[in-house]
Amino acid sequence: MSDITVNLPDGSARTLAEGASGADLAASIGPRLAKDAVVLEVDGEPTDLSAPLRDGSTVRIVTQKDSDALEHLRHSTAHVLAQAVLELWPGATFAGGPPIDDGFYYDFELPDKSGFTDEDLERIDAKMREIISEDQSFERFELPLAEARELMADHPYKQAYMELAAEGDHEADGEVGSGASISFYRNSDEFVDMCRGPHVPSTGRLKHFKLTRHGGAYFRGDEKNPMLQRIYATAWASKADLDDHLNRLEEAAKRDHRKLGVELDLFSFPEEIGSGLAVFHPKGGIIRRLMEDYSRERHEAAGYEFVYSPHISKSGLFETSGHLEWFADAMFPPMELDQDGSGDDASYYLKPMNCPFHILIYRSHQRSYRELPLRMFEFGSVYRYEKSGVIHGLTRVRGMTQDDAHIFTTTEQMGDELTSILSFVLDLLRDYGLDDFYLELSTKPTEKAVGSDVEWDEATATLRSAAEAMDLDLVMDEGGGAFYGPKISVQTKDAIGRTWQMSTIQVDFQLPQRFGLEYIGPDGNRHRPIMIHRALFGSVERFFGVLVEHYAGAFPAWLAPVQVEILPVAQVHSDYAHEVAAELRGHGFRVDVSEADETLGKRIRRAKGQKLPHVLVVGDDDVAHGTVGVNPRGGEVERNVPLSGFVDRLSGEVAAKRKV
RNA sequence: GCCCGAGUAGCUCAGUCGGCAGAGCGAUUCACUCGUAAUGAAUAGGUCAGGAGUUCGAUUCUCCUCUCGGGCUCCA
Repeated sequence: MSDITVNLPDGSARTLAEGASGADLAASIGPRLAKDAVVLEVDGEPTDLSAPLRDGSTVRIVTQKDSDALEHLRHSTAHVLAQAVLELWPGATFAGGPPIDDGFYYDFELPDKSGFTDEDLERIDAKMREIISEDQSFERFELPLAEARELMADHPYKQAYMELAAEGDHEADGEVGSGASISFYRNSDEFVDMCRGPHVPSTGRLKHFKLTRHGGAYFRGDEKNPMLQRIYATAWASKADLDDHLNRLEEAAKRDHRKLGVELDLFSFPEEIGSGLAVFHPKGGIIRRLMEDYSRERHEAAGYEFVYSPHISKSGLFETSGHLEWFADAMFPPMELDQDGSGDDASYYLKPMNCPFHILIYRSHQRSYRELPLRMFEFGSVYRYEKSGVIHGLTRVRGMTQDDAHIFTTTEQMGDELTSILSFVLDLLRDYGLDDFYLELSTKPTEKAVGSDVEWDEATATLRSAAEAMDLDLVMDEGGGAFYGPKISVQTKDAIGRTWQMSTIQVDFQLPQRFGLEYIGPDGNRHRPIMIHRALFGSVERFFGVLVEHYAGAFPAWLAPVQVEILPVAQVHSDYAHEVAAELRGHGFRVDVSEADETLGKRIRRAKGQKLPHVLVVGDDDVAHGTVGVNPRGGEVERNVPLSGFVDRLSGEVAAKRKV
């Protein structure tokens, strides 16, 4: 028997007997490696450990420590999930089950088209652990299409994937493998799944998983397709990693702005008003006003002019803008005022966007190139009839206020203007405490779009070069643009690494055409301006919600609704407490006094629960010396601090706000 | 909009296999006057989300509506 030689990533080579597998290779290097090996990468292709090695190939052994091992662990655990469900529900069928960030899912259709319950997840979990304890091996085999169809005769969704693959649709690659034959993995007499692979050698490798959620999901994500039942799960290489992940989820749940909104008395969604319509309570109102005030200040400094527009408009405006043609699904139905037929056009709509109004301001008189770029800013409240199932706290509502601006420029100015807008946006977001960004470029939608490809290409190219100048990661979102133009969105990561879509910047050639906008150029001729739409917060509501979660409710001093709470030790110290309060208010601070009719410990506990920046305790010593006891959020208690010293400290914190 | 699940006091939740509605926290009042994360007592607080049906009787069973939660789709 002849030998084969394979190359290893460190440049060395290793000689093995012909027919040796990756597992043999790992074993020849060391027992520890053999134990930790998950899959192989042969000439860059993920491959099963059990596959025979080719002479001359370059082989990397992927172990549990490698980041790319996780997707294989998860994908393999998904198979075990499918096996468990098909065993527990005879007659059930299954569709796809890919690895995703932090886990995997699998889609099923149960015999009576019913859904899973929480109790079902426990049963499935138990069955999966049974399968894992049996340490079943994943055995790969391949079949020609006809035989593959026969094997999956009872599973129409698997057959659908085969059809897609046969048509050359790469979406199905992960399910069927790519190539002339279809690959399968068998891990018991009862269970075979169609799959590209590779998989871990056996189910015994898959201990650290947890089923997390279940819900409906359309087959291939298309609402025209049947709804399947999806189970989400997470899986990790070690128990410690799994626990870390579960702890992160718990931490995220504690930061949930809907929960904190109630606890900190910031906002609510009264049922009487309607779904997705928020009211801000006084404390939330302070934060919101400060956010808005600072934004106004910065916009004014950046050359924006402030405008105002009404919440409703006659239908003709939205016919001209194209909203009724392209956006009507997301608009509230019209108010019909002309019931007796005596008036003129009397259908009024709540506005879903501010742009048509700003355009009318532009068009109110003839414009000169000397006025451009003309930047109009408004905190404009808009209303969108979002589908009932998508409403979510403050991040997805039906009534919102956009920090909306429309900039009218010449073609020549557009590139510079886009660059300066992006810098402005990122700079301002940093002032609110967010500093981890990437950009997303959304291109022409395949169905709902106005304008020619040439215009779209030009606008997209301009946006792209502005984005590339920012020195941030740029990812593509094909077909994700608005109906009137492409957009850049700024994606922001919060304190615990979650991504939020915030600001959007859109180039628009369409609306200036539709409204016939013009300016007189230096040549004395009429020209068409280009319009840039941009919102920095996205919506004030969403940004508010994101900040609540980013700060976990512990707002920095400049935004905190109450910056200082003063606690007299006993009632005799109450007058002094109020003197201190008056002094601090005189410096512009937001201060409460909590009287001594409850124990000090209880008042401190309550103030801490409200996540205030500072709690001041004042007693005999302080009355005598004009000092305060300072108990800062997240810091050590300090006694006998002169009041003036505390004023300086807090002033510094507030002034430094913007770089918290 | 679609698939599942849930709505009991301001909040967090028990409970009723159909027979006068419960706790803790919070609120109010009283007592206590306290130096850094829960003092004690008393009182108030609910059309058990809303509507219809079944029943001698419905918070409980059935249906519809609304709202919320987890997903899908969509999105600032």
